[in-house]
Amino acid sequence: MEAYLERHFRSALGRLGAPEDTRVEFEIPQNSEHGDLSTNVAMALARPLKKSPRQIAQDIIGHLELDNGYVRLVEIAGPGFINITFSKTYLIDQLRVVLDEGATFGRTATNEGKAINLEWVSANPTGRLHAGHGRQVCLGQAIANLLEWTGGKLTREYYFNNAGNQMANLAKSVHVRYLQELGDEIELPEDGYRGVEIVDIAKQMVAEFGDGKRAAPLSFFQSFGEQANFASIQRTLERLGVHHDVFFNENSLYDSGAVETTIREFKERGLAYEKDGALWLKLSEMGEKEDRVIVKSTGEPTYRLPDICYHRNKLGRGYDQIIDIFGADHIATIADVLAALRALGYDTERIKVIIHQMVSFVSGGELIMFSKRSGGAYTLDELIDDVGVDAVKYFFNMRSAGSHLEFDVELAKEQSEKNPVYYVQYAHARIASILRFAEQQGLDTSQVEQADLTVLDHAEEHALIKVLLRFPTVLSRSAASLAPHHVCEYLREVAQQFHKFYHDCRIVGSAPEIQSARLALTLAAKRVLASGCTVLGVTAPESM
RNA sequence: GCGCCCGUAGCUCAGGUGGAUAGAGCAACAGCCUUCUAAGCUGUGGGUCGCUGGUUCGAGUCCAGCCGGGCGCGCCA
Repeated sequence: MEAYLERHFRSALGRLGAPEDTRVEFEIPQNSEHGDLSTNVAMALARPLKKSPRQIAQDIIGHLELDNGYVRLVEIAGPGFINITFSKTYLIDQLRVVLDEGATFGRTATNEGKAINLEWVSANPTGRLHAGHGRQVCLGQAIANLLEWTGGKLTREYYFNNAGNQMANLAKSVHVRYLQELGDEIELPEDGYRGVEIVDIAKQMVAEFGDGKRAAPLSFFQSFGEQANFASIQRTLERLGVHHDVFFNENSLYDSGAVETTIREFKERGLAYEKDGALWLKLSEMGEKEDRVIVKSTGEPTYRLPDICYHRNKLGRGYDQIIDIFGADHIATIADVLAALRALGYDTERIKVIIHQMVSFVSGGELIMFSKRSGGAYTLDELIDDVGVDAVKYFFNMRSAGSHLEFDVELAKEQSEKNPVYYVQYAHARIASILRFAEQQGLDTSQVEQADLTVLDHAEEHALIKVLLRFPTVLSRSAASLAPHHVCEYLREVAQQFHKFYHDCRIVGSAPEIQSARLALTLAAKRVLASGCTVLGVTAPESM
């Protein structure tokens, strides 16, 4: 519809002598009295045409030749808006298209053919996932789905590091816990990992080896701990239905010589220098605040260097778009990595970084504290146990990534109308129930899609069709802005409008032709709800 | 001190490129079930959009400066 209107508006503007590059855009007004679509083009032209907006709007309308019967009303309102109201014919025709598209309705070609790499979670195997990780896990899953629904060819990637300080720390921690399990009086080092999972790992080792590993090297404890932690992370991701295509080990960057190559290039370009026995990157000459160490005086690289190499690697794999999701606590590294890549001659426009803010978990108005290094951590598994998979996913995607998220565990747990995830799921279950009831009444619901839809005349029927028609736009806009929270808001609207329709319009038991048409509309609503839930990774239950 | 994010109704939050009387959910109050799921629907009240300036015909939205909160600012990741 927008494309059709834009064509006609452009041709009208041409005759008025408006500039070629005038933007003609339509938006859905907040207030339904302002029509179904609205444009402010007349107001934007007031200056160049040196006429009043309302006069320009009048002129545009005078030159408009909308001929297909899809527009019922074109009117000027307020300071110079042109408001367009759809005809019933348009709504009915579009509902027909929705039904014909079936389960694929909502898919668009916005990202058609684009190869996209999405990297997220990327937690190192030093422990299990904690509740706070859930935000990134669920956000990434929904974004991945959005990108696929808009035609993208996705590679889901997980980057991890199983070497270095953190893992040495893990080795020491596992070792100490193992000895403690064997009865030794020994203290966990100050910076050791205090999570209960390390104790579990130690217990597992005792069960498997008894005291036979007392003299084993730290590398043994490290690798045992790593495997156990990775298995735990995988189990948790599995519970949420999150899968990755590529697990990229930081070590491979050393094995392949990529790190060495990058160091050499930095030196050759005069972007790195030695000081105090370490190698520094001249970030201050790349527009950043200050220089940073990329190779420590011990000879080990800092995280920054492999991060740069990793992004080079991804850039070299030919993706049209590379998306990283990071928590706000990693914000400092991003600018450095991008600056370094630009200094090496890369176009970083292809890289998009999503920074999500932190999460606080609240229960009964009280803050739940958690810390990865303390034994009393609130794990993602516990959160899932507490509120269920669907609530976890819906709640983590409910707010924009840039906003701090307050996760109300009490509310998420509650099986009531207060809980937004149930509101959406209930609408779907209610529809399923209506269709079952219709079957019980001897109706063949598989035939209703063919119904004559022109009998749909009720205002709530039309309102529901309009909401359903927005679905593809909602998905493509959410995908473009990498913001799944719009989908949550939209699904709430669909559910709400369905409930209004249900309240006002008797479905089963009304006149046969109306009954069929309403069942067809109901079916369309069910599919949109189900598809929207699928994008969020939330189930759409047949009954509740 | 510096960088990024946030500040909108009692609470939690939305507010595509600047536009029409600033929205939703929850909470509060008042209604609606002999028929398809009341986990629902209808109605009411509730706001100096942190503050101050600036740009503009028009600012919650853009710019500057303050104030308040979060996260960072390591030869940790």
